[in-house]
Amino acid sequence: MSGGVDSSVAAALLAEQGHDVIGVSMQLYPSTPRDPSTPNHEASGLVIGRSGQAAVDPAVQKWGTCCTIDDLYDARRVAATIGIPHYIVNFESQFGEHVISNFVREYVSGRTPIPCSHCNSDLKFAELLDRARAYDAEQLATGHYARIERDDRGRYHLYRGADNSKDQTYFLFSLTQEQLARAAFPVGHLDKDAVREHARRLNLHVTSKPDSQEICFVPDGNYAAFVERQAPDAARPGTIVDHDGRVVGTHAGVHRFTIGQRKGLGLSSSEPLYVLEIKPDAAQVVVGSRDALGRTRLTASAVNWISGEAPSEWLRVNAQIRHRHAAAPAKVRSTDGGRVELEFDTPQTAVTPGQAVVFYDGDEVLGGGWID
RNA sequence: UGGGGCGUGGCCAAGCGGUAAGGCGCCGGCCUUUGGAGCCGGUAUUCGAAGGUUCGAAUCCUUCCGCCCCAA
Repeated sequence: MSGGVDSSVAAALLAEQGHDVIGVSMQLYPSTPRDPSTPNHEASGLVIGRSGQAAVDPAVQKWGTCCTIDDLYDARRVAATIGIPHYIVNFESQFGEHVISNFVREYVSGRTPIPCSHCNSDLKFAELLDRARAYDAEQLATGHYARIERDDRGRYHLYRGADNSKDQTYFLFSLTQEQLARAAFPVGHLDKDAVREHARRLNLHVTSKPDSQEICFVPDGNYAAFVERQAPDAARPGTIVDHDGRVVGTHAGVHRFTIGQRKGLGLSSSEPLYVLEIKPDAAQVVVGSRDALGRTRLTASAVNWISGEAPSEWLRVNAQIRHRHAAAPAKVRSTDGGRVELEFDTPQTAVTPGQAVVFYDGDEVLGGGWID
């Protein structure tokens, strides 16, 4: 239970259906409870880092949009409303170890990470699932907009949420048969309006709580500053060059850029310039016009096939390369070592190393991997 | 003190007689469980300054101011 509407309704619906439900929330950062007497009353967020893993400037007071101490209070209050027990599990060290360290490492190496995916695969459906077992829970339910179905042969299939506009399967591509067998997504067959309607009907006080967004652990959305705090050596200045290698500017570190980025380049030209390529070894950022951003081919690593079996031949799929990207027709085939090569029918804008490529057949998620 | 060029919003910059493009940046908003992108709206009564020509000038003329380049 994150304290948001979706997981709250998920828990409430299961309880209403008569299941024996235990509410569990993950505490991801050391927390500082809201204290009205504190002059800086905005310091109601969580402070990462006092205890080691993620040292963050405590002066930054506005924290993320999920998993803050206030969200934990919301979760607790919802659990009370539903009438279920509620536990908070401390995952600070795991979160720092899996999610934050990966986040920092990726940016420093010129790639663009997806912390949400790692949070799902390395925490929720790993550590939290284990913890659920300790509570004697048969299944782990979350508020994800995704659907799981089991076929005649006992195989699990993952589908986009019924509300395609809220679908979250892009962040769930790494789930395995074992994980799917123990997972449940009670709101996956609902659309957002229906979920809020349930929340209202069930008198959950989070009914009108805004949807979460942006990276939950980065204050102010200033992830570059966050990375620099975590890895001071990352701020290695370099040059910005154009397609022909001419130096057109300088920058304060490759971690500040991602493929397709337009803002923050600090350059002037007659047309918008976009980041085309990042060369971490040379500390170089290549920029150019938008039409140079299209790419047809990509390879990916650490590929997961949800069925458990990688296809042996070229397979037609719709491939999605970022959240909110309209999956585009492509063919994909396995190569060595859990890797894959993929070719789009038409060029896609800003294929970005570190992001995930997820394969779909209609609404079904076939699998996905990390773009090289 | 011979020759040439340039001064347009915070920055880059188009326009070269008909009533201030565009980009960057910035400010709002939309979108969004990653980043980026995208979309909508806002951001110069004014074109180094002062005169003049004209129905009308950033655009033509004059002078001045400030930069830059090439020759000696």
